[in-house]
Amino acid sequence: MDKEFLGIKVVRAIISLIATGVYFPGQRLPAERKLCETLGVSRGTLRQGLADLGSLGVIKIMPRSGAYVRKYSDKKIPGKVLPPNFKEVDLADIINARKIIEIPALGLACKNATKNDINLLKNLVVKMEKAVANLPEFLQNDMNFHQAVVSASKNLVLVTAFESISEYLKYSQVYSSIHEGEEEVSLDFHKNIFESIKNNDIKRGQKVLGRHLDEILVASKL
Amino acid sequence: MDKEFLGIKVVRAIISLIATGVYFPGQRLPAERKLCETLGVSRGTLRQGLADLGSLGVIKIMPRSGAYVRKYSDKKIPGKVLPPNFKEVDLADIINARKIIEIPALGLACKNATKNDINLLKNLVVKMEKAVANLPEFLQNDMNFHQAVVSASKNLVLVTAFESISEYLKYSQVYSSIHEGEEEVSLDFHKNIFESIKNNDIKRGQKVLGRHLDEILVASKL
DNA sequence: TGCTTTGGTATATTCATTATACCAGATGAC
DNA sequence: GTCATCTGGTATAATGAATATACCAAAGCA
Repeated sequence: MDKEFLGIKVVRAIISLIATGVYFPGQRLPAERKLCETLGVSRGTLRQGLADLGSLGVIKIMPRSGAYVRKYSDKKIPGKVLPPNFKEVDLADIINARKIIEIPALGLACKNATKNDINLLKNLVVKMEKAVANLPEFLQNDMNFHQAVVSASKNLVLVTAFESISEYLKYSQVYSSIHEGEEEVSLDFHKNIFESIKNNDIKRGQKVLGRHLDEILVASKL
Repeated sequence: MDKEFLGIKVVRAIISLIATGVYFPGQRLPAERKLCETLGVSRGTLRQGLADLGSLGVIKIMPRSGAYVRKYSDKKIPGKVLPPNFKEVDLADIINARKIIEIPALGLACKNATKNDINLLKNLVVKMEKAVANLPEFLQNDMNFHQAVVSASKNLVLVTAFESISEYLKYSQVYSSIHEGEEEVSLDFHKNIFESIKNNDIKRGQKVLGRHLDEILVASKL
């Protein structure tokens, strides 16, 4: 029975925050005393996590100044800091799995989405539109949109499955680089998907979603 | 940041072992000194987990005799002992999600299965055949078979997704009751699915698998 | 009868985590 | 410039989960 240290959870939480664009490369993380309050751990534990992140090359700690998110390091993240059940995978596998899950989920979403779901999706599209010049924010909303589509399917098991693999997206740092400069195109896709759900046009939605995911795969090969 | 006690992990591990049929109702669990060695925790921690299981009504602890698996309790398992991200779901949602994931996975498995995978599947079918009169063992092999099919797809992301939802199966105690007396039929399904993968007959395999999962759903409604 | 195994219990130890406090350098308002 | 305040760096005592160990009493068995 493996006992997990809290420090590792801190490492994961911060990596996740960086990967989703909440904290971006070059930015300074909040002060330790703030961070440990936010994450709900003591300063000692937090500092242990930060030290690990430092030796992983994810952040650079500057004495009496702060911890700064590094521009990409291609150091591999060792297994123990990855979430349990996390393995090394191909981006193609990720996209493929997303297609397998998201396309049927979209079908269910067309049938089961409530007004609330539609509103949420609409808001997310608007947010993406506003954040079109702000990559980290754009990506986060992109992520949230796909999550919201799966949620709208009302199948909680599917939601669980999708959540478990969306971790892969967060951790695969490729993710943020493949969209650089493609925000407008991506925005259009999401608008289309939203309209399909709203108008209950399953076939169109699934077609667009499939193409959207294929685009990501193609873009990653450039 | 929620700190999880080891005791809870013990509770989950044992519930999981019971739900998968390794330990069945009425049976005595191994002696504490054996169990804590098996699970890799100290006896104190194990006893704490066992005490929790006792108050949950899952086992009954008899002084100087042992801990016995209870025949069904319909007490709800409280949220904190369920794995993180676990919610209450319909069996229909579980089956639906399985179809969404397993059927495409079977398609990939037909293409990508190695000789090893085929052998593993064959062995599992043989084991099921031998265990046709032993429900717990039969169910465990059933579970392993489906897991092996998804693994044979060679898409680790899909494997992760499937693992995350197979927890639902273990915990939904319905699972073991719906197969009672249906072992022969179920065995036939699995033989068919195995043959399809072996002969690279995607269409037949997917058809059979779909029907197999539908049967489970129908049976659960009786 | 006597040995072994069982769960029940107590205790000292280890160690992750918390809660404090204080330091020294950097920063910013005045 | 000065001073209050912020920063990360560090030390230390207290807390509590988990371990390791030992012993007890009842049950089972040869």
